[in-house]
Amino acid sequence: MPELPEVETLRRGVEIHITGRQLHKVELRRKDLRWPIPVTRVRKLASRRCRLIERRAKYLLLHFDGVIPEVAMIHLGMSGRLFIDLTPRGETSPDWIEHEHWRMHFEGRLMRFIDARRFGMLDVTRESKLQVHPRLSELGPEPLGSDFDADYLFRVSRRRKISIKTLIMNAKLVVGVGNIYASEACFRAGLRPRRAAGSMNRKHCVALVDSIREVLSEAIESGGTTIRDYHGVSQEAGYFARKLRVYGREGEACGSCASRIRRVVEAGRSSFYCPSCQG
DNA sequence: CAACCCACCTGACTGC
DNA sequence: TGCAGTCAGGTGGGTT
Repeated sequence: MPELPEVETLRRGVEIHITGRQLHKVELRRKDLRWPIPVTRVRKLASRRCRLIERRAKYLLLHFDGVIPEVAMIHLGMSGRLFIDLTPRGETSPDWIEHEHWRMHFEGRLMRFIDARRFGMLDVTRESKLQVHPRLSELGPEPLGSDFDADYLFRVSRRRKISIKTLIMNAKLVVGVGNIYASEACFRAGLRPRRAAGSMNRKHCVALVDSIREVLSEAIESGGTTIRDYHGVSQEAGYFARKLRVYGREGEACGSCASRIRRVVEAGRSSFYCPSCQG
């Protein structure tokens, strides 16, 4: 599923199509994904106008106008997709496809959510209570924001025995870094993914923060990474996959030194690294 | 508190 | 061809 660059790419696509448009109708085919969907609250968004689309971590936040403004929170889990169709006047809606769970009909646009594994989420909350929503309130800083810097990473990694990769994938410490970009950031920083987080010095933290910011920014520029499920709102693929240096490249030659890239499994997730570039 | 494991769910792919 | 096993971009909850 999408990590931060994929969700940010989606946000930009959704923003172009949906901002300023009125929501006419919501259709729900089931009342739960990972969590229950607040069916009544979602339906009551109808007739409101979408004013703003934000991203926080891997959540898309659609802000709706009203006397009491509300926010639709969307998470794609591992396999979620969000598509937007143009719906010219008089044209009928397309048939529902397999695993399509809900639709939002905006003026001239149809937003469709498809998620085979159903690890995704759809919730609605008052805008004034967004900050205290249980899924958002515990999240760490945005990796591309100014709160995330080497001093911060150094501080939160002290005396931590978990691996560097596990540390940077912990959303309480920093959000948006998933399994692909965690390996890529470790490679760029020259750090082995399984090295103990607490063993990093300040210089390592500078390198790692820079690497995380760099790889996420470059991936956003490329429209994200398409390996299997991920596509943009117009179903276009992201093309960062070809720029991955280690992820999914077990046995291939490292682009920097030609050593064979290795894969290790930690907590059921694969990590990839170059044994000679990453000390 | 930190670290670790597992579950949630379906589909794609591999090897026998 | 069939079937079992493995893996997949997330993340919350339970246990040690």
